[in-house]
Amino acid sequence: MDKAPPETTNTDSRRASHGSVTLADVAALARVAPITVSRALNNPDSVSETLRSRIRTAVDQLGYVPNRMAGALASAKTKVIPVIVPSLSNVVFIEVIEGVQETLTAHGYQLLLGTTDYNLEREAELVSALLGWAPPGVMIAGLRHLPRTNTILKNAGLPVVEMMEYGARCIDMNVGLSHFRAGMEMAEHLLARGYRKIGFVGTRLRDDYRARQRYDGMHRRLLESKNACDMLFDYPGGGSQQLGWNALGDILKTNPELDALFFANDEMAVGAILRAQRDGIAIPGRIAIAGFNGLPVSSLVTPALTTIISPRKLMGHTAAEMLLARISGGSPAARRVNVGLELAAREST
Amino acid sequence: MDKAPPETTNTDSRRASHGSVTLADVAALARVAPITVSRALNNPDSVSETLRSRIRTAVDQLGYVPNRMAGALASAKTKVIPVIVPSLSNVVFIEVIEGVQETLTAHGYQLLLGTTDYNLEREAELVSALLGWAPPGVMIAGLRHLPRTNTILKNAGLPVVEMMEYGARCIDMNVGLSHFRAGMEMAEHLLARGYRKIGFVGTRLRDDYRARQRYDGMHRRLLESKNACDMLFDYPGGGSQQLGWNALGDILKTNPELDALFFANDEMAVGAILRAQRDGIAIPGRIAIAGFNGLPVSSLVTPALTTIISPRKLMGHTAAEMLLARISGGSPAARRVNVGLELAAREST
DNA sequence: CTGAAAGCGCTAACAG
DNA sequence: CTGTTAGCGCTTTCAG
Repeated sequence: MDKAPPETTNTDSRRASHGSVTLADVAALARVAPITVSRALNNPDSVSETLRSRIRTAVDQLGYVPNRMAGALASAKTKVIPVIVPSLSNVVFIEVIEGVQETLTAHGYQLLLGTTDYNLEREAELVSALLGWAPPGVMIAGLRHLPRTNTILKNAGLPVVEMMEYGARCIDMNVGLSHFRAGMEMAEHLLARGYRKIGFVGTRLRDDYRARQRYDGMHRRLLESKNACDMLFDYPGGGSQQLGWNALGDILKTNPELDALFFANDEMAVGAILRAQRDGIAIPGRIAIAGFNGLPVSSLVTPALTTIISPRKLMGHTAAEMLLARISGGSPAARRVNVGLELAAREST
Repeated sequence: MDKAPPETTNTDSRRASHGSVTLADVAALARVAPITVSRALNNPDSVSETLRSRIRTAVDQLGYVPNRMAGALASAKTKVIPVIVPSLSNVVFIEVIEGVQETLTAHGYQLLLGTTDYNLEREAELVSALLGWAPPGVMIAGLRHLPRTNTILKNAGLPVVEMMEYGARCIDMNVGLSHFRAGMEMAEHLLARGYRKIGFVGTRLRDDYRARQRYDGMHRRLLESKNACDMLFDYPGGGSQQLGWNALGDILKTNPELDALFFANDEMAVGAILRAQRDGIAIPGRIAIAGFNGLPVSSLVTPALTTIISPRKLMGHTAAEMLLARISGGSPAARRVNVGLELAAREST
């Protein structure tokens, strides 16, 4: 005879190795058909109150955890969405991911994270690997991919959002901002304040083409102006702030004629400002400094950093919402969204 | 009569929304048995060169992407590992995740990200939800969970690594550092430098118990010393740097007697230093400032920030390696690893 | 509202 | 080295 455990002792019967408890076990305990358990779990309203509660009890008692693989295989549906970004060392991606994550989990979806390290080959592999999980949609950073990647994604025939940058052609949906435009606006601003010899400072620009687009935008705008010129500095990767710190020293020595520096991101720019502080270099007197992103710290340094504020979290939210809209059959308000940007003119220029 | 859909072939695309190409299709094209394709893909050496290349061709031609659900269901094995952290707004977690990610992908594993927002209930739900994916192991931040969570995890009988903090009892494996110890060391340092009235400044300390452990450690050490005392400041959440900035102003007004401030993290401490700079408050003259984490920026501000350096990425790497060791049947060098910490005494104290 | 049958796409066993 | 036979645990038909 089996001893009926008191309800206070909810220690499970056998050694549950992992998904040892199956739907069938629950069904047996509740004396219903497996399918009824399935329904009670996925669509409670379709099961009578009586059975539902009997099933709930059995579930709790056994500590049943549905096997998602089986469910997904049978229904060809998952609630896991791959999110592919170049790297996690850049705050920007983090904040976008955060936004995505918030929206996704609020709707019961999970986030499968992939990073490419700015390598398009790796991106392609990642995409097809993640597609193997039969996701209901895909979120990916950037508009530029290998042709192969585009093909795979298009053929997959599922909702895809490309994030971070805004552009004319996208695979399916697009949320971002125009980096070229950002560069132009900063150039405009710097020109207006009287700067003429401007350096653009970035890292791994071959990979980080969005930063390069900002340079291109700046370059274009400067070309339109007489007697303005620019100079491009491309450093190898490394800690952004330290890099900005180093760059300021180097550039001031090698190119003393420059009167302004537009950094690829706020972290570098802040590094430069901290260096200037330490060395007593006047900003913007000796040289002006500008950044990109609008990180909170940008307004805390002295002098406060002129930068371009990008709505990163909003981007993540919007992108996720658009994807979810498409997933649930509807169509998003728009297929392409330019989240815009805002130039914050502060003391450093 | 109901309209019968034109039965073209059974490989048609009623809803070929994703990889409608299956293993069987590849097998048919290559004129081999499905299992051979499976082997060619998962264990190439077990298939003759001839068939292997014929299969490869078929795979490419069809653009076959293996259905991971099916594979996972059949083999009861996945290569997706859940990583559960409180939040993404804290750099610390990001860097640990980065370390984990690097090691995991290097071994062909993928990372399923979950965030709890410091909510243990949510953590419990997350754990059981993610367990539904039958992962080969689990990585989770922290040593404190709901009893329920511990039970689930233990019953799951799979490798588990608890990260971030080092402590006596863990579910399975543990990689981290002693936050209590960190607090003691900082107290030691501050006392040695002659500070006696020390404030600890944190946010959401009820949730962030690791920060509170640092406070406890500091408190303990100060108790041992005559005429030393401390004060605890707990602010509601928000941007760390801004918070440190605000806190410095507030505290200087409300508690002018304090001679040192130990912030819960470097970001807050940096915010305070930037504020001091802006307002011309002498550091450490008027008040000393210390942080925790050892972010790169800590050595860039003026005065350079005294802090405790934690090996975050190393933690991620180590944790992932230990997990993988267990997953592949072996056992890690140690079940519990204290990654240690290093106090960097700099100008701010 | 509930149930019985029939797979989803792949891989573990065993054969040959 | 290659193939055959059974399922993995769940959900989809389609009946009652």
